[in-house]
Amino acid sequence: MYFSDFSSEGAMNQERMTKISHFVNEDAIFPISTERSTINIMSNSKVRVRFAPSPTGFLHIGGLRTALYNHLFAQHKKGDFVLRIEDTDRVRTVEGGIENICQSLKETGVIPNEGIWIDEKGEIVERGTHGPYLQSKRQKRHHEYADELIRMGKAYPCFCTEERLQELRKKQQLEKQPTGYDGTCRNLEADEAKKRISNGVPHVIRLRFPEQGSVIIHDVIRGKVAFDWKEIDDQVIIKSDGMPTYHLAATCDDHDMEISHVLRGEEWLSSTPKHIFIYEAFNWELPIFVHLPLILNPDKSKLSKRQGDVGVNDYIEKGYLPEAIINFVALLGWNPKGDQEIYSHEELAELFDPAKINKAGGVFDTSKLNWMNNHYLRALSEDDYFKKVLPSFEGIDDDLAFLKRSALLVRDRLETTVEIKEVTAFLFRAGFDFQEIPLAWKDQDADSVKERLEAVREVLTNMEESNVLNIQIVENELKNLIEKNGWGNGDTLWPLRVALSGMKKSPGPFELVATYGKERALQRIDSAIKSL
RNA sequence: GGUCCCAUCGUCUAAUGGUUAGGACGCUAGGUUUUCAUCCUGGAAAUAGGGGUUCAAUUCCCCUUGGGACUACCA
Repeated sequence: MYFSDFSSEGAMNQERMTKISHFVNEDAIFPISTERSTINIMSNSKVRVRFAPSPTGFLHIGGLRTALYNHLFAQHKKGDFVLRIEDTDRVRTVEGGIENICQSLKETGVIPNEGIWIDEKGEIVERGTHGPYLQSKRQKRHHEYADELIRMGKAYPCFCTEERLQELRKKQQLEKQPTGYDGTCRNLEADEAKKRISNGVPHVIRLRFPEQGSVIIHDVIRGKVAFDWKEIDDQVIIKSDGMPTYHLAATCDDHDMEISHVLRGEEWLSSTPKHIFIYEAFNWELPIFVHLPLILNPDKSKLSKRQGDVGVNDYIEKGYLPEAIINFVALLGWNPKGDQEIYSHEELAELFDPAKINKAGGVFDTSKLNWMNNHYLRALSEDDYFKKVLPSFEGIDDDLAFLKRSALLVRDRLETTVEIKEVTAFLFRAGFDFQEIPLAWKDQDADSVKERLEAVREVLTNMEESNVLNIQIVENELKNLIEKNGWGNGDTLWPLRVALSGMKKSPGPFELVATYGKERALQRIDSAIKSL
C-alpha cells in the first residue's frame, strides 16, 4: 500500500480502510431523509498530491515549502504532483499571480507534472487528464455538488445579509461570546426557500453540520485531532456571486482529481472537519491529511510581508541560488536525521518522509541561508558562476577577462550574487585617497614604503603578462624579492596591498596583482608612489 | 472570548525511559596570515515551570505558563 511507510500510525491505515463513521448517531442528527450518494471511488494505489495556491499574491517562502514537500513526496513515491490554481476569490486575485507562482516554482525546480503550468513563451497552459485545473473553470461541477448536498439535506440556502451577519458578529465579540452564525435560515421551510430564490433574493449555500457529536481527524503529523460539531459554524460553500468557497471547491476538486494525500499548511487543520463532512456526505474515501507546521516571522507569528521579504522572487532577485533556497526551505520543518546539512534536490526526494515532519513551527531566519548560499556559490563551476554573477557587472568595464578575474577574486566571500558589484567596486575605481588609508605599515616611514613599492614595480615590470596573471608565480617572485633584501612581509606586502585596494581590509596582494594584470597593477602602484 | 495546535542552545534541529543532551548557522577566543575573508583548534549557549508514573523522565501522563493558527459570502 502506498501509505504503508507512514510508520507513525499503523492503526490509522486500518481505520482508513474500514472507514469509520465520524458521526455519532447519524440518523438523529440528519432528520431530513435523503438517499446517500454512493459515488465511491476505487482505492487509488497511486500517490497523487497537489499544490493549490490562490493567485492572491506572489509565491512566498511558505508556499514554496508546501509545494516542495508535495513535490518531494510525489518524487519519493513516483506519484503525480498536480498544480491547481484556486482562483475563486475574484476580488483578491492579483494580476500576474499565476505567472509568478509558476515562474517561481520553475526557477526553484519544483516542477509539477500535471495541471497548470507556464510554457517557454510565458503562456499559462494546462496539462493532464483531470482538468480543468483552474478552479474557476470547474464552477459547474461545484454547483452540481452543492445541489446534491442540498438534496441530501446536508446543505441549505441562506438568505441572511452580510450586514446582519457582521452586526451579529460585532455584538458577539462585544459580549465576549463565541462568534458564529446563528442558524436563522437553517430550518427554513423548503417551499419558503424556493419562493425566495425564484423571487431573486440573494443567497448563499451553507453546510448543515451536525448539532452534536464530534469528528476525528487523522493527521500524519499530529495524530488524532478531535473537534466537536457544535463548535463549528455552518460553512458557506457557495457565495452569493455563485462562486464556491475554498471548502467546497478544494474538497470536490481533490476528490475529482483523485488526490491521495493532502499536504497543506497547518492553518487548514481547524477547517478540516468541514472537508471531512463533505467527503462523508458523498461517501468518498478520505485522503490522508498532512498538516504542515507553519513558517514563522522572527516574532513567531505566521510568516508575512511587513517583517522582511517573503517572496520567492525577492530571494531570486537578491542573488540566492535555487539550490540553496530549496536546501534551506526543505530543512525548515523536516530533517532526515543525521548531521548532514547540504542536500541536493534528488537527495531530499530520496529521503523525504512526511512522518518525520516536525510539529512545531519554524522561524525563517536568513543567516543560515546566507551561509548555505555561499556554500553553493563556491560549489559552482566557473562557467556557471560567471553566468550568475557577470550580469551584475553590466556597464562597469569592457575587459571581460578582467571582469572574470574580479569575480573569481571575491567568490569565496560572497553571500549573494548581487553583492558582487559592491564588493568589487574598488577594483574599478579611478584612484584611491592615500591620505585616508595609510600606505605605511605600522610606524613605517615614507621612504621605506617608497623603496618597497618601487622594488615591487621593477619586479612586475620585468615579468611576462601571463606570469603576472598567475597568483603563485607572483607570490614566488615577490617573496624572493623580500627575502633577497632582508625585508619583512608586513612592510612590503601591506603597502602593496593598500596601493592596490585602497582599503585597510581587502583580498591579499598576490591575488590582487593577478586580478589586475600587469598594466593595471603598475598604474595603481605608480599612483601610490606619487602620493608619497 | 471560543476551538484547536505547539514547546530542546538566539535560530534550524538530533537523541534516548539510563547520554558529558549531539550537529549546523550565528556569536566568541586562539592559531595560520601583511589586513580581511577562508582554513584549523577551542568556548559560551537549550530540554519553560510544577506535579505525577517509574529504580530512573528531557522523553510518558496531568496542570500551569508561554507562543501560534483558526474563528469571513479570503484562501
